[in-house]
Amino acid sequence: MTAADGRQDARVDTLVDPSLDAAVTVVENGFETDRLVTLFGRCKVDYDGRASSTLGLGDRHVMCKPDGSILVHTDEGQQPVNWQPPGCTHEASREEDRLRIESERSSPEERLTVEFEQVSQVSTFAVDDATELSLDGTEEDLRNRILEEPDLVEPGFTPLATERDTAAGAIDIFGEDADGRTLAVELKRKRVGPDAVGQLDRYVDALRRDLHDDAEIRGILVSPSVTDRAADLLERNGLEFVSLTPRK
Amino acid sequence: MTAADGRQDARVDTLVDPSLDAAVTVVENGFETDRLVTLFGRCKVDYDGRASSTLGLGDRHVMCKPDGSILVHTDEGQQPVNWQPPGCTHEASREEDRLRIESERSSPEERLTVEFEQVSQVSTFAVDDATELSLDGTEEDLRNRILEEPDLVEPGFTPLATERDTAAGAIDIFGEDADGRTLAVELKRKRVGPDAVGQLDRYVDALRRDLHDDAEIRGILVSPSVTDRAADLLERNGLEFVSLTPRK
DNA sequence: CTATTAATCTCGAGA
DNA sequence: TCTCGAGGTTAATAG
Repeated sequence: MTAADGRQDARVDTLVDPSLDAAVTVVENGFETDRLVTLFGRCKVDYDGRASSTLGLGDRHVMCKPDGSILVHTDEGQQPVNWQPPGCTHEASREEDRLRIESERSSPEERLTVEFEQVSQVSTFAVDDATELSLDGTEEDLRNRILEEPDLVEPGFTPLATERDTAAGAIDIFGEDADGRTLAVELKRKRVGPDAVGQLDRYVDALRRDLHDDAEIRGILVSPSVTDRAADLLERNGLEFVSLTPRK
Repeated sequence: MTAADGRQDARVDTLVDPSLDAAVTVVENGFETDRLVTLFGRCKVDYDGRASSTLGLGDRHVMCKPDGSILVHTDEGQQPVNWQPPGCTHEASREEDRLRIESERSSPEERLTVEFEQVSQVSTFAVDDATELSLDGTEEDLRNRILEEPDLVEPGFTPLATERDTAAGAIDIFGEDADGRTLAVELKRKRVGPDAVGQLDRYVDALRRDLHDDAEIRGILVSPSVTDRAADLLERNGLEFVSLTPRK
């Protein structure tokens, strides 16, 4: 039931409690044929790159993807305990009585090494997935909601541009109020802290310098709500807030 | 080789191309005995909660952890295409000719549903892992490096407190320079953008108001480097920068 | 629970 | 490549 048996075209190729040589063969074949490869067993993990870490012996689940990413999972946590991003090159090798998986990339230089003392299962999967995720409730939904009904920000608001560039970055919605004053609108899909206020403040500042006219420029933060500190900071910087969610 | 065969104590329990009933049995038994459960096959995924999403038919790898988290992976990307955080309750059921995995939690109300049209493999694993990850190269390492050798910030720098509270949040290192002036140091383990400068600026502002004396207060950002926009913002706000990494 | 910040954040867009 | 900002960010920590 391994690649050596000529079944490399099967959607699934699995060995339970394999010999080391058989495991290496299946993993290498999986890498070569762009399959999703998983291993489970007792292993140590070392990482060195942007930071460095060590993880002693324990049972973990390792997933190597054909795009070059690798994920090491324990039995808890949503996040992998160790990982490597897409674009790495994987290698499997037998080192005496251990199976070693190495994943490497450059810029930045990063290396992950998993050394299995015992392999309980090896699998490779042929993945056929053309479908893309469709997500809503995003910041884009909030923007569309406002562009369809600008009065939600305030009566008389007229959007003139989205992603308008300034020296400090792009303003989500740029426009005019009912009195013709310039309006910079910063959108956040959920409750925000002081960071978002700082962002809006930098945009309004940049606008004032870019336009170097003395016309009043208003900055409005649109989000479901703000924290107390964010409210303070809005107040102190003469910025405004409108409560709005991305949906309905 | 399933739980029904009395092998539920084996470290690995795997079925390839199982019948739906057998798959449901293995998965349910895995949930009940706190094992790590994985499935691979053709499925649809729906999520509704903080946002909502749909994912059409395709091959995916699903991992259910005994802590209540669930991860749905495609063949690309380091991140799962769908997931649920720890603390959810999982259920497996047969719905006509499909296998359904449901994961739910409250506060916030969130639900993930995976519906398998075809199951190519089911596995459950007994995970024994007492080891914890040891990581370095973090912001804490940078702080320790400076506390051991304050002159790295500048000759004569004297740290007086860490995490000193202000109205705007905690200052990483609070101290005095050689001339007795108050110094607020903000630490970042890697290259930073304008957000970190905004943070430091808020702290220095808050300090000036908290101490309401006219003594000069200096703000110093310590990180490996800064972006151009961050450098501009430092300059405009009268803040300083010292280049330092967490390591060596 | 809320609030705040770090992260080997990841990811995608844009220059 | 770097930079910048979004994210169902997640995770840890404090209150």
